Amino acid sequence: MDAVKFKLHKTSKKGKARRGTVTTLHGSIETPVFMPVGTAATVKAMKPEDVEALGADIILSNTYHLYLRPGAEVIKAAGGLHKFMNWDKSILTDSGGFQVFSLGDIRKITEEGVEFRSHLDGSKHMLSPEKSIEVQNALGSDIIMAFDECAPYPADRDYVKKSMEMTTRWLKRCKDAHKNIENQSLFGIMQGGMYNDLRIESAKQITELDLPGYAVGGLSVGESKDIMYDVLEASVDYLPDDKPRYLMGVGSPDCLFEGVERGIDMFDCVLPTRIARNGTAMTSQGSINIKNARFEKDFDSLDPECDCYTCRNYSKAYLRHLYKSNEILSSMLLTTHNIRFLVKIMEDIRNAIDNDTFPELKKEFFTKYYDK
RNA sequence: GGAGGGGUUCCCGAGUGGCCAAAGGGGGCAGACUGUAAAUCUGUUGUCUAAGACUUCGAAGGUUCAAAUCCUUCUCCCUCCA
Repeated sequence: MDAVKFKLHKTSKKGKARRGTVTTLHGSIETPVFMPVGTAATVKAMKPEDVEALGADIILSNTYHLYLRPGAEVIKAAGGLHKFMNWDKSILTDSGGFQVFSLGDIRKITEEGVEFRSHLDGSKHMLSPEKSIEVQNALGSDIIMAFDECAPYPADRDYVKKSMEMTTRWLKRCKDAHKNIENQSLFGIMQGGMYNDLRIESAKQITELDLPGYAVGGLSVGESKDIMYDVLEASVDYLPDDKPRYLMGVGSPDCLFEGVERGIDMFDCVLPTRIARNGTAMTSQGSINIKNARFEKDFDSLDPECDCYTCRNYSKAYLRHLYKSNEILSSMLLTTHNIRFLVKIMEDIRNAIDNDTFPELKKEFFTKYYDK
């Protein structure tokens, strides 16, 4: 019996937008959902209770980072990741697969796995499907991700095909290595770069393993949005209806709408938290850079439509001051806003799907939203 | 009163004859960021009719083909001695 269950409530009459519920041992998650990222067992600049108050039911954490520091044995000794970081709701851990991509020059890929040089001290480490699952089992996250290779973009077809096939072989090893199925569920990851036929092939291969959920990986790695949408359009249908579909690493507001429209249920992204720390706020009109001189005496809130703590209490002029003064509160308030902004978008999207008004909501959103 | 050191572009500060509109910081302005090597990174920062030209290194003179750099005077600041 899988620890993580998915119930599909409805699919839009027009388009493929879906409403569902993912259930883990730490609660239920209404989908489509956006999952804030807390790589190092913390959503940067936020207290867990604040993240929860924003309406987040699940967050992401990272195997590679926690394996290096503090180490899986520390977290296991602490009683698991939930307890360690004081987050009682659901957690999804990425496998370290993305670091295969992002740590490009300090890692080596072989069939066995990936040899990393620690970004912390340069020491050598081997992450394999078995090792990644072993660490994730020790962490005790609700959803654990397969160890995959996230191929770079652009990459030639031959490379992507071999990489995708290896990811499938790795997935089988992950499944075999996964020892805690009664508490944690393993999601497989589709690869295949920007080649639609390879995507479809990948989807067919991974779904044969009958896993409790599937992700679309290897997107948003530098390709244009149009290409990403096209790949989703072509491949998502090959993932089973009755399992959650998770688009990894995507989280700009416009992409959330486009992803939902193409049948995606789950998203995660560092974007809202990272750009918050770098002085950018997401708003219904598009993102704004709080550093800009034009906000010096702008005493309005970031977004008049936002209900978050930051927007209820602080002006753009004050937030600009905090950022320019290098104050910690700047990161806290902007992160609060950006997470709430995305969580709220997903709430609106869910309501719209329930009411069969998703196309209208999307249209309304894009009449206001300005994407650079 | 005597001896010495110094005033550089918004700020600090390098530069001691041409390669100097002038290093490097800071600050300012702008941009990037999508399964977090990120509270990070990048660009830009004298003026203009922007190719090029013009003005600028405390002030004024001078030497030189050429001066932020050398000389003279003035001025302001700092340190030490009395």
